[in-house]
Amino acid sequence: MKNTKRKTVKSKWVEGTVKDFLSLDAADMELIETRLAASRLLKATRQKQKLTQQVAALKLHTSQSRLAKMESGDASVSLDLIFKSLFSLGVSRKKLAAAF
Amino acid sequence: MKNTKRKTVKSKWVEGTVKDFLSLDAADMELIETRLAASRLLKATRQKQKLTQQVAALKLHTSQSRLAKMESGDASVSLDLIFKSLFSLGVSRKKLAAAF
DNA sequence: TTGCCATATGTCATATCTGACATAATCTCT
DNA sequence: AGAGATTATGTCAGATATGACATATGGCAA
Repeated sequence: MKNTKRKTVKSKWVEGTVKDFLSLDAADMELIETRLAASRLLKATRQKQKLTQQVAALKLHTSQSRLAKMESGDASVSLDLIFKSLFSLGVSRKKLAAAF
Repeated sequence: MKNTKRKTVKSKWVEGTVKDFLSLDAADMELIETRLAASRLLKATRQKQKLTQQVAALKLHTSQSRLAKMESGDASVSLDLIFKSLFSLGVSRKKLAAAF
């Protein structure tokens, strides 16, 4: 994601540009919140199953360190990975959707 | 995602292994279905707004070709990108969750 | 305190995703 | 039918995510 910043000079052009910019920003926020919601659900699910990150990581074919990053909503982990991990731990799409 | 295949020989060990394998497979399926659901919503949303892929791609700061791939649920696009695009087009998390 | 276990953080080589481009296929008119 | 618009597919260099590892920090019992 580049997010090239554009200078504002003229009225109409400005409005459109700023609006688009803000709109994108809002989208970023929503994405981040979504990631955090999924992260929290992942952590809660693992804890409910009494698994350590180490053990859960084995089930998920990943490492303890990455799972820690997943659960903390670290920006370096994709939604794909978090979602897949949730599904691997048995969370249904319905339940995941409810966590949004 | 590697998905190392393991041969099955002994009973107990087998059961666990196969189960894990199937479980992972199911997780993959769920992820794919989630991706497809989001893809369909993206396409529907764009069409409802009477935008061509070309124009929508501009708003999303991407290219027509990638948007086409997003809308077709192509495996080469991440959930992150599809979700972010949905949010950028104004879809709420609630509405997105409902599409699951 | 110490020791032990769980979780968090930093880094790196490799794998995967990204936007852009070209071009092909499909649709919508006349 | 053909032309123009829209959408789909293939490819690639650069960007980002991945698993693994080392190491740091946090808890908690003795």
